[in-house]
Amino acid sequence: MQIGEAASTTGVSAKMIRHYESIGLIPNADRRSSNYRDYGHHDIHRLGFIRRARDLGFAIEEIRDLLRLWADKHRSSADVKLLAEARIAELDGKIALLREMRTTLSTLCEACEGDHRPDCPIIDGLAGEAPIPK
Amino acid sequence: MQIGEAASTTGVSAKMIRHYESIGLIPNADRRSSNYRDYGHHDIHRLGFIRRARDLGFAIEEIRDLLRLWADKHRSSADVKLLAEARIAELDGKIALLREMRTTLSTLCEACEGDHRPDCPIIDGLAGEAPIPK
DNA sequence: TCTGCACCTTCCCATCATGGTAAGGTCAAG
DNA sequence: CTTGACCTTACCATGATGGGAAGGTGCAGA
Repeated sequence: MQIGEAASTTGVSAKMIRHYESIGLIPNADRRSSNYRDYGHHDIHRLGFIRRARDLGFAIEEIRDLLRLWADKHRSSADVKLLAEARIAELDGKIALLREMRTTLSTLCEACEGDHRPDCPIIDGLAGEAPIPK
Repeated sequence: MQIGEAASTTGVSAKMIRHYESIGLIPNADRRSSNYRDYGHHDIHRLGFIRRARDLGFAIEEIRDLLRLWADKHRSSADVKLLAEARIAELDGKIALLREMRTTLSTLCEACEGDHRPDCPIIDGLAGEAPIPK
């Protein structure tokens, strides 16, 4: 299977497949006589794993760890769970930050008339002329 | 006021102040005879505005728009509100995405024993051997 | 056989906001 | 006159991804 088909099969772009190879996240692909990369079931499976991990927001280096655990028959599920829980904590932090921004912004928005006049609590808040609600 | 003091006063790093100048987000700073940048009240105010907008997650180009509106005595508050509402919509999208990741991950985590054994629904889910719950 | 098209290859550059570092200039206090 | 804290510019790095150029490969149809 050529890289294009591997890409459309797994949802990982050809560009990224080459990149993952270059950083050693996946082993160097087999080459045909044409020098085209050639992918088999095993590679496709691995790329699918990577895509699902990316979809859950794992960083490349975390995925490297996950791949190692996947391959390790003697792994402890506790080790996997630790990685997942760390990821959850990270997500919680980001969500909290974004929610705080959202709350502040919507408070400012609600106070703004949104008409043709220049008076605007949003601008005032940004300008530091009015306290920005926490 | 030198750039270091402007930085600590406004919470914008000296590095970023220079950067903002280089991309035209703020005008070229006055220079002393030493060639050191010199900042006054007006500049500090502007930098504070920028920092607050950044804290709310506005991108640089959006901040450029906000600064223009701030300076425009004939602005319509509706224009400001539009920008803020667009930002809120963007935040909502990101929050929804992160929440979905979090839900999936915590479902997988709950199913995982987290002990010394290798069996792990998290790994299985990533490997595509078990359906990842939506 | 030639041609065209779709695919592949490598290499370099761009994003976005931010930080790091190096090599060197300025200035005030000791 | 030295020391140390500040400043200057210039270049490189991050993380994950995409864009594009310049050129090779392979197949199908005229």
